[in-house]
Amino acid sequence: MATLRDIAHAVGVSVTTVSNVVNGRPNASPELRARVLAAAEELGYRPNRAARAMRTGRTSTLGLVLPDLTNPFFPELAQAVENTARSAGLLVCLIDSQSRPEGEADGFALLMQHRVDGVIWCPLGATTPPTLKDFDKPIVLIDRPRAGYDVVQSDYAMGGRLLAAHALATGHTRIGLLSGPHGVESARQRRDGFVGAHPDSLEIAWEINVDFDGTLPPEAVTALTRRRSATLVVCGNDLIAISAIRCLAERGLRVPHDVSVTGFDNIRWTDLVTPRLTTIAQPIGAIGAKAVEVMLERMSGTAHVSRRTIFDVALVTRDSVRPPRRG
Amino acid sequence: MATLRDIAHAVGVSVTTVSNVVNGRPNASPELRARVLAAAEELGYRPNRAARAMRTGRTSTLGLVLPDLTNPFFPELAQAVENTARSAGLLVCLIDSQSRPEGEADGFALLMQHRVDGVIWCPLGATTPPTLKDFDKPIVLIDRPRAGYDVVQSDYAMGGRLLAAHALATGHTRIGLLSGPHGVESARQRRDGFVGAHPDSLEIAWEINVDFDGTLPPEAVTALTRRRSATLVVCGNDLIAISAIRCLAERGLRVPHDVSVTGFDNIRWTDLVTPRLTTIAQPIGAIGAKAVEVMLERMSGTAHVSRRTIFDVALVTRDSVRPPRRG
DNA sequence: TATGCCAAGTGAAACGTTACACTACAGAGC
DNA sequence: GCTCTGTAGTGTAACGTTTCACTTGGCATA
Repeated sequence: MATLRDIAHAVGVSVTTVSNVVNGRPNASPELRARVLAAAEELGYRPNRAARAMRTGRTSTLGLVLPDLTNPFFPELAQAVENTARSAGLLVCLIDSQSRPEGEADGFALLMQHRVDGVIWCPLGATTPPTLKDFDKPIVLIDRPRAGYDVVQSDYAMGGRLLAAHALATGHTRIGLLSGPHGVESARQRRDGFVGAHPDSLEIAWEINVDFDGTLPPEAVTALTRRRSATLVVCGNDLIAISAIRCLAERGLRVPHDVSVTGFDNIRWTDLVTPRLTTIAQPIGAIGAKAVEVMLERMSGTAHVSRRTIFDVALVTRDSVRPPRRG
Repeated sequence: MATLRDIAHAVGVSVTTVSNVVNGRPNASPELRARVLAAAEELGYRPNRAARAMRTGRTSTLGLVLPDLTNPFFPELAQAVENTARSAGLLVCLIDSQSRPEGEADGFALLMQHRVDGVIWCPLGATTPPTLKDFDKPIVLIDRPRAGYDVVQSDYAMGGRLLAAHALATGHTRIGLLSGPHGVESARQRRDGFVGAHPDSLEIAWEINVDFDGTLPPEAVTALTRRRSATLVVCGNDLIAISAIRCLAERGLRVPHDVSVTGFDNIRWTDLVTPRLTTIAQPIGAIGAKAVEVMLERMSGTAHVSRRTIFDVALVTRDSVRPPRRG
């Protein structure tokens, strides 16, 4: 693989000058510049980022630490992060902790050894990996705020309120809640946004906490199938909603004919399942892109206080909600 | 950030010795070894991989180049690759080309600059990015074989045969084919496996090539809704199958009552959509892990001829196929 | 006693790049 | 003719690691 020195030798000029030329710095006549670039092209020169990193202390590399790529929120996020980062010349190094704290810790340790310039992190829970203690590069959080960190997330409470308004508008007043897991901030915000919006008009018939991956515990199944207990089931995310719909269908209850259901996230599949799901869309791609932007600002040293970016969400009405039958 | 020299200075010993100790090489008395390790711990030493890379020429880094993370095949693959690589001490650098050849080319260029030790690549199509010309590190292909490369994939032809057998067993003989994209090897293998299995018993009523992301062109919609043209629609993957089911439902045709449908891949959602999809399961996680293993063998220099690893697949029968109605 | 060998450790060079201080020369201004 | 300034370019020292050839002393063997 050709180095600066090879080019310098070929053109008969100093290494410094070649470095200047290939990095677009001044101090070279146009004619010489052309010769150097020609030689670089000829020899197939690719700058060695590792060497550059050692000299400059910056690797042009970003860590992306996620809990679980098989949750469909994250691939879309990862795609946006990777593409935005790449167009800024940064390579994204992926860590998927498989929802295991040790995975998170190992991943951070590896990223630190590689001296990534920053980490975009969707934390697993409230704990901080011990390996992270003396990490002195910027960190941007996704979705889960913490004191002292930049964070980028959606306005989940707003999503809850939009759903509440939609429930009222379509005539539902007895609500079942399949909320996300207890203790997860984003689940809490969704739930509280809904419940707090119209406390006098909406009656919460029952509420059950469910994992975001959509597996329904027996009590959820019982609640779902108790006829008349609720006319609308508001779910913590789309996976839960899809599971609920299937659970209902298996027991002879049709959505939205017998019961209405809403999701949250607007993952791709909401548009492909039957019935198509009414849900809350959050701009996942924009969140990923923004996280990278915030990171770039941090990296460029324009340091402010930690900043919180919150994106609006939107109601997407499809086929899984219709006015309740009289009875 | 502490360096080998800092430790050497603290312990009063040479840099070489510290390097030997932290890398577990011999040539140090147990007692000295202990002192060095204590100092390393004390100072929070993390080896600088960039510096090591420059000296050794190896970065302990792997590229993973994918067409589209929002296709649910890939997150599962990426997760397996990342976890297997990490447990071998390798960091995975992600490129998502968003199905654009330029993205693939840019990604490879970036990976080359970073001198990754190898690339695991699921090629977009038949073309090779120009930037890849003088890449001299090992490449392991996923899913799409090419002459001269290692490849890890499923036995797609076997999947096709299993589907054909299932079609016969459930009494279907007039088949519609929504095959994957033209020119994509894995799509061709699935299709050929099916078509070649029982050429005398199964009649291909129509065949249309469709993108793997499941968007249906108008002619596909026409074919699907032409009543009686086929009793079973065999789709190139699950996304196509799910789209087909919804397309049918929107036009008043119910699956499996009016038409049966099969998918391919057994992505997670096949179990959540209505009806649950009969499909072919491939061991995605095992494929990802194996790809890393093959890569490690290549990297360790035990070079053989290019090798092809093929995993068995299995039929998963669910609700989207039932015997055809008489008529 | 001389010889060789081993364990324990050292010093310096190199990997490819960038940053810094420097030189050489041409032209402008007085 | 002299200094001043700017342009075009050079040489060298790092960055943190590994590798290689080397030293030193002790101990076993002939």
